[in-house]
Amino acid sequence: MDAFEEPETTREEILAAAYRALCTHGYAELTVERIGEEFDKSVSLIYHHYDGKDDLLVACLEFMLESYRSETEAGPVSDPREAMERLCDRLVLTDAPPGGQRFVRALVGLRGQAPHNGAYRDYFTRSDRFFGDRIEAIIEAGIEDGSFRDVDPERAAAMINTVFSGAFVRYATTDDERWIPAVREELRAYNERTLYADPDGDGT
Amino acid sequence: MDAFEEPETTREEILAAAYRALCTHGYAELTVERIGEEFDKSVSLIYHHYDGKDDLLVACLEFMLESYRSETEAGPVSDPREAMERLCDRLVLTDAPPGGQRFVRALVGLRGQAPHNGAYRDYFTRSDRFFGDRIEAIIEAGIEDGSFRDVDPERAAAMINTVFSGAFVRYATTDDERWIPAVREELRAYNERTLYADPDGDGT
DNA sequence: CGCTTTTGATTGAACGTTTATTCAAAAAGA
DNA sequence: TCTTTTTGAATAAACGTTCAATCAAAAGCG
Repeated sequence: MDAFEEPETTREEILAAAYRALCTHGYAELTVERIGEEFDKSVSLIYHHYDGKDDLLVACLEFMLESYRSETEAGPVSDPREAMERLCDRLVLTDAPPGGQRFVRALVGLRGQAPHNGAYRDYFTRSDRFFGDRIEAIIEAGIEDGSFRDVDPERAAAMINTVFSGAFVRYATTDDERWIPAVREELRAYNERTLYADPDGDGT
Repeated sequence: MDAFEEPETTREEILAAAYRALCTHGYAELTVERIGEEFDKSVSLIYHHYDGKDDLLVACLEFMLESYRSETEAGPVSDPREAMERLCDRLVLTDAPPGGQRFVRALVGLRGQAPHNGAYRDYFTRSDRFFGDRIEAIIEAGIEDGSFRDVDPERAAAMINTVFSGAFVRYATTDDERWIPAVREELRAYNERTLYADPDGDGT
């Protein structure tokens, strides 16, 4: 995550340290001390800046989401079809970035806290909604400019978003990988068959 | 889970206690002591029967999967279309059983351990494969008897299985529920459009 | 059948480690 | 000097696990 490259305040240094420790150890083996190891200054300083471990980690998630948002926000979608394809490629792991596995694993570990922790659940509710809205916006733009069929954007977006979540979880919690190309191809086919307008057709 | 209703050995009593404690407290707040509270006999007896907490919980998962397997195995699929619909209804939470939310939350909490724990990862690899195979078998049966189109069973099964995983995770880690009917409808539409054969058609 | 030995189930108490968090005080900066 | 930042040590609780001891039943044996 390049958002952590040049921390400008101590608070940001701590976020970056938390991110690094998270990727190195995964959530379950993440201790405040290990975060401290990735951090120049002392462990107890963390408590001066954040209320505690969970508070810090939620802040870290939030920071990442915010970075992604500002990295990728480009106002109106100019080429919906390409936007959809890029998003699918990015989120169904066609081109896993280096160290991506570690990150996805950590993320899923964090998500595993959400069932019994309201703060995490709030975050993932928001982040799910964020990605859902992104997908929906692409579909709406596609319908508008005629490159997509006249589907229900909310419905299709919900489906695609669910596929994303599922792919992440399976990727992080499974030693199997045979399903990955299958899902990728099938999702592509789904887009072709139900989202993209027939080039020669009437949209039915 | 009715499989735990009549435990016949001490080992099974312990599994049942673990299941109850899991549903009551969720994974993250699950301690061996709390399992003991759901169990007639003493805490340390657990260690006589299982190697430790994780060993017990994996055994518990395995027991549940095995129960599901024997509950539902019905040899060859007689009505593929109905089988697919029942599976989707069951796994995309149309009819959430009472207490189902608690159980799904616990399950997702456990799944969150898999990224950094080989035993859990092994289990979820196997269980994913189990459900994948089930779905694939239904599709194959449908193609065979002409009620489904001639799709690639592995590809379609991978997609549907990923939707299931995603739905579980979103259900357990989110306070939003608007997406649920949307996914349900869209999955149904996916089945209609790409799996089921045209009643009047030639399968293209 | 009686007697002894062995085995497995069961218990309660205790141990030792890990971990998040706090706090008083030093250092730095304005 | 007053405020903010930073530190190292201390705290206190939680938790998984171990262990020595008890007990009942089964097995072996004469």
